[in-house]
Amino acid sequence: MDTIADQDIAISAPQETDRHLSGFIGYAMKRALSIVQADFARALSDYDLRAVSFSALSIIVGEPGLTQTQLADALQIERSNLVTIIDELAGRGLIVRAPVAQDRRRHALMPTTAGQQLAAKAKASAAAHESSLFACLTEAEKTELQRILRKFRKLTAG
Amino acid sequence: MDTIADQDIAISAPQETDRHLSGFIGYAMKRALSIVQADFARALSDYDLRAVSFSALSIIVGEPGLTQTQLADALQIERSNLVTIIDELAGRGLIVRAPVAQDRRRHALMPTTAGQQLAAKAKASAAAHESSLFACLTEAEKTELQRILRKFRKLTAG
DNA sequence: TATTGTTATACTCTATAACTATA
DNA sequence: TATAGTTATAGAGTATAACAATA
Repeated sequence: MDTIADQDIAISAPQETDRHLSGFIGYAMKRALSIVQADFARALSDYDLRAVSFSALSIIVGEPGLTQTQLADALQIERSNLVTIIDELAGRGLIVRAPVAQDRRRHALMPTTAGQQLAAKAKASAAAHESSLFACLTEAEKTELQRILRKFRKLTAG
Repeated sequence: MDTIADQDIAISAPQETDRHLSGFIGYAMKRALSIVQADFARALSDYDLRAVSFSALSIIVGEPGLTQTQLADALQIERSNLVTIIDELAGRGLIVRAPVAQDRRRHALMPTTAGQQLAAKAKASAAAHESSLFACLTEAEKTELQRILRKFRKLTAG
């Protein structure tokens, strides 16, 4: 028999059709993260920043003088893929590649005043967006979520 | 002054250089998820399945008769991008595109016996891997993490 | 020899438009 | 006209190898 009978493909409102995957914490994390990422991208679009550019800029502002290799490690991306991100931020005058006296291979990444100001504004905006998005959780839940996620990362990260 | 002095680029062990982003729950989620995804992919590689292929197969097994559009919605991917995934699973004899009598545009996705068996084995393996990966958390923490993530998704998802 | 930044490249993922066959 | 599956394609994102300059 090649065809499917009526009752087999019942119109059954497919709500929660992914419940067969809901046993996996990873799946729950992925679906939740995709909501957060969309909101985050919306918040940063006002400043013409992608999530990764914002992350790079924030770290450079918070820890000036890092080299590109160190920043790539911190962001867990490849050195080679960081180049265009740094190009973009430098091209907008938000950071500079400063030469390092002792080792002319390296670039010390330094924020400009404009970069510091944009980072502060973007960070405030992103934080406000996130706060609003997570308003459906209690303070205790948000704190617990953060704590558990950090604990997990700390105890599993290579 | 163009160069950076010695003390400015102190060799400061860059542990936790991303702490400037740690205020964001989304960042914590992303870093945790990347650990889970790597482990998940390792578990499924024994069965030559990618995460998305496993997810598709699992849903087809759990909810036979879904159409491709319904499955794409459940997985939150584009219909067009589901085609090659279905091609792959069907090519391996794990599922079939069964014709639907009432509407010859649609395909009812049905698992084969081989598909059901592979899905069961892969699911058990993935669950074991995840259980081992999350062993660093208490039962209460795992339960709470799942609960909070689901609550968040339920209350924010469009 | 090894490392830093860079380029080139390839492979995956994702998103969009347009086509066909059906309805 | 609208919908289901499909094709083609373009844009991100990601990973690897190799090169020039420097250590």
